[in-house]
Amino acid sequence: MTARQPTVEDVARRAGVSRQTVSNVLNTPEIVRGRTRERVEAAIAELGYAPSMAARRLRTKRSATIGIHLDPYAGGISGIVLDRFIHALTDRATPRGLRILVYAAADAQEEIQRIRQLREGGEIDRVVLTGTFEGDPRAEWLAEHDVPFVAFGRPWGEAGTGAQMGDPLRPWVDVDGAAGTRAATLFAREHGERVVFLGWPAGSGTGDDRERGWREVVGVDGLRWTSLDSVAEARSVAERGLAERDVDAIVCASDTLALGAHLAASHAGRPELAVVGFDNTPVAEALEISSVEQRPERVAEAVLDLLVADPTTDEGPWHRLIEPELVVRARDEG
Amino acid sequence: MTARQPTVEDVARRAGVSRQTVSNVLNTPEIVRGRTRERVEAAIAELGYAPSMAARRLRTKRSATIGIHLDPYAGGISGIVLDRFIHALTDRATPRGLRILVYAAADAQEEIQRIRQLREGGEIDRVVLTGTFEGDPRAEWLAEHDVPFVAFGRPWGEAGTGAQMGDPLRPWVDVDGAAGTRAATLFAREHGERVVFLGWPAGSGTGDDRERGWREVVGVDGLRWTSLDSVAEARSVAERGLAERDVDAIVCASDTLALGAHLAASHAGRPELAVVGFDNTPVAEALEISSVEQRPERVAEAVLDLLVADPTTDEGPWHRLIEPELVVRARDEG
DNA sequence: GTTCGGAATTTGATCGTTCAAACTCCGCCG
DNA sequence: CGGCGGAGTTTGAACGATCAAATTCCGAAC
Repeated sequence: MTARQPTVEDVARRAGVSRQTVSNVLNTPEIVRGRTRERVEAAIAELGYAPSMAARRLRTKRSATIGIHLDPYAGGISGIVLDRFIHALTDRATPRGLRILVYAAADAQEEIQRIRQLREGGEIDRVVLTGTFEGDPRAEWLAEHDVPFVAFGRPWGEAGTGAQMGDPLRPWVDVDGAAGTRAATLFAREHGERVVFLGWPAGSGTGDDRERGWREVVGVDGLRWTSLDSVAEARSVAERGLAERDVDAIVCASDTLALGAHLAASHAGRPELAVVGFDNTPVAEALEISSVEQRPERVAEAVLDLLVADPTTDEGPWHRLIEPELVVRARDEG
Repeated sequence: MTARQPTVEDVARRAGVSRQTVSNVLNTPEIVRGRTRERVEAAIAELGYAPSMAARRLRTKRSATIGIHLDPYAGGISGIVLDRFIHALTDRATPRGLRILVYAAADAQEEIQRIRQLREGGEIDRVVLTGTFEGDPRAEWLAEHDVPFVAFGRPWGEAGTGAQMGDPLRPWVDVDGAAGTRAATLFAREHGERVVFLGWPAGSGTGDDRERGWREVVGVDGLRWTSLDSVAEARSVAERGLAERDVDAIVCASDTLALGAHLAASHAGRPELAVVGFDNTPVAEALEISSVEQRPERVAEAVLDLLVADPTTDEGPWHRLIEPELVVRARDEG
């Protein structure tokens, strides 16, 4: 028969102080006299006391828990960056005393519903949004209901444009895609002038951003190919392109596209053709394709910084652009 | 100025009943008379009432929350299966009214510490273990402290051996690796008799299990190659092997190995050589390599089944082997 | 020696729910 | 007609912490 778990009352009795003093040692140690604090800490250690978060939540109406959505797996490698981000977020949240609760939801409406339940039930008190888009109803709802949140991804137009950039009610963290492709393109130019961009159809903020970085380096007459984010389509697009013109390197909007381009190049008898991907997924790693690394760990760190900041007292900026890093692989070295 | 969130008291007043009746409608609707229940449900809907999980937890000492560990990302594709599992678990847990809390920990000891805190704080009341190994201290600790848990992976010897198989205190769910490689080998034999197994060094339960399925089909004189789980090493092993002997197909213990084998085959001028991987990761998908799919969704479902079962009243079995599924890709068809 | 005031500590109330026991109906049986 | 019993409902207490206000302590100032 196991003994009941010790409470703050038990600790207090043992240390010869009152409940509240124990509570103070836990939450505001600086207001407790040194000798008293030591006695209480000793009692805590002896009893193996751990505070009841349930009781704390009920009283304080705070849970120190972050909610984040997890999609069902859809195949492909695009989800990996998000998973890495979540791993990093979990890793970084723990030392800050924050917990992470993941939830499922089929669409934005359902996600709002779920957030509402979790929030009103006191299970979470902050949210991290992913996969945001312009006019995202989730962000609107969260802002309207005063739920602190940070988005991974720019949901409200491009960097530098629009008044919402500095809006403390719409904080976000994103990776500077243009900087990534700029670095990739500069690197690719070492192999020759004709650096093609293999991107997605225009219209996706992320894709346009990545294209911009390349465009800034190659100028207006740079050659651009377009493909959906599929290996097969990217491959056939690249095969056609390579047959038509001489090309020195290909900078891609994703590793999926890069893989297609790489396969096309190999098939065209040019396995050494420089191809640079984006996201630095295991596919790029395995095939030794250079790729732009998003550094999800830094994103996670920045997200947490913004998430614990208080818009009413703290100063901005309320958005962060993380500088990605080009990872050059053996295939392209020397 | 926003109104205070409604409580069970508010709902009760509105419906003209008592606190407890509202509580009963929520938790044991069958004991409430039909007309009364309807009135209460109407009041709940009108007020938009959502129960406070914090208060419920405090009172019942249950949280309906599952804790699961998330490692930091280590590169490679091996983590993907685990991520898919977690996605599936989240997806399946929600409709069962269970929540999922993820936590970080550097090693087994730290994980035990974290579980203890989360558990005593009432944040989680069940755990899913991953990456278990024989004599895993985490499982020992959990069993000893009466924390319900289920392991993804067999931590206590092989299936069919040992008395612990039916132990309700050590429940697990795993994928039947042998069945997977058996199917893979049978498929590979359509391309010829000489089906090689490319596996990891002996000693890992998972690897040995997967080898067994192949061995059962090819017999004692089947040829086996060994490599650590790295593309580069697998490739060089396969290249050497292919140079030495004629081979009709290669069955691999992982997609990483399969990728290495595939590259070796292509390099040796045999891009059409049948290679079968394991885990059905995006890499296999992208390169159109056939692979054995673990079906993490089924694993998740089984884990949840065991996790909500009560060892003292329910009957076994307390372990489940999930039958994996061979995914044949275009490259190998026809 | 009394008064003042800040620091340290204690006390009573409270958060929102569920448990356990008590109570109210109401029909049925003897 | 009184007592019994079960279904349905209500009431008081408890879960374990923190908040807010009250109290004690103690040295300095007058």
